[in-house]
Amino acid sequence: MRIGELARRTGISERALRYYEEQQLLRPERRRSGYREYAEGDVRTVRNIRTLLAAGLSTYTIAEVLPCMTDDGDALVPACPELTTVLSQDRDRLTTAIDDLLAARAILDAIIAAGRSETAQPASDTALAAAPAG
Amino acid sequence: MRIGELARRTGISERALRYYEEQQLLRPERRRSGYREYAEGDVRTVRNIRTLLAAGLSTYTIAEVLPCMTDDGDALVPACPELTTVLSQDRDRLTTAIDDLLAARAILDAIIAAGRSETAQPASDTALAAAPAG
DNA sequence: GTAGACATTCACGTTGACGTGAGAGTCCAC
DNA sequence: GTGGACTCTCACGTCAACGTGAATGTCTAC
Repeated sequence: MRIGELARRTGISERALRYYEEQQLLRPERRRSGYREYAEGDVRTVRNIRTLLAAGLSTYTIAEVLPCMTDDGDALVPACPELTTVLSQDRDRLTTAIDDLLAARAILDAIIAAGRSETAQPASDTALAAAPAG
Repeated sequence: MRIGELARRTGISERALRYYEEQQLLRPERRRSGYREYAEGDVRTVRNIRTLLAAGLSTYTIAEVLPCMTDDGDALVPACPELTTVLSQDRDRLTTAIDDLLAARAILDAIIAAGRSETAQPASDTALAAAPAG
């Protein structure tokens, strides 16, 4: 199929599909006219790409892990054992990012709480004292 | 003091300090030579800026709320009542971002778990079925 | 044979908080 | 008076996943 149909069937813009090819995530055939010719399986591949993007992986990492993924119809499963290492590293990155945001929210909460207690009574020591190093 | 000293005392790059001025977070005096002249209080102001940046606020928001913040020596306290609204909105943004990352990590966990169960026994239905809409 | 949908390749724009020179002027101790 | 540290203002680069034209070529139905 051509790019327009793949875009419609996946809900992904043509621009994004070309970008995925540029990032080596898709490798469609080419007609003599230069038009891209996608296989049926690319519909599922695009969905898997979206799943991995939603999982916070970069296109670079996805290009690395996609060839080692098995898609058994309704689930995405890593086929190569060393893949788990890469995925775990990304999981750690996510955890760090989550912790950073939680810390940020705690800072905001402290400031907001200090503001509320300020309107009730003069001064308090419940507010924020020190910011993180980062 | 000049920018170099403020940079050393705060641990913030000169470039960042100039950027803060550009974003209206700092308003140092100017010598005839054009050199910036910072006040003692700017050391604390810079720390407060870093605190708010660490709390996930944009420089635009910080410029908005900074004049309404009281720094009672070891805590940052909102002085204007309407400030709490702005801060709460940013808190909500943070919560959304956190939820997104948690969902992303859950996806990764499902994929990793599927890979582990794959090495143990043939097929399973514990893996990931559908990706989020986003 | 032609209108118009569909496709192609550039290539810059977006977002935010700075990094990183380039080229030039200023300050101060010796 | 001079050399080296310090500072100034541009102004482009960074990172990521695309959005958005612009100018042009291809396919297909009538």
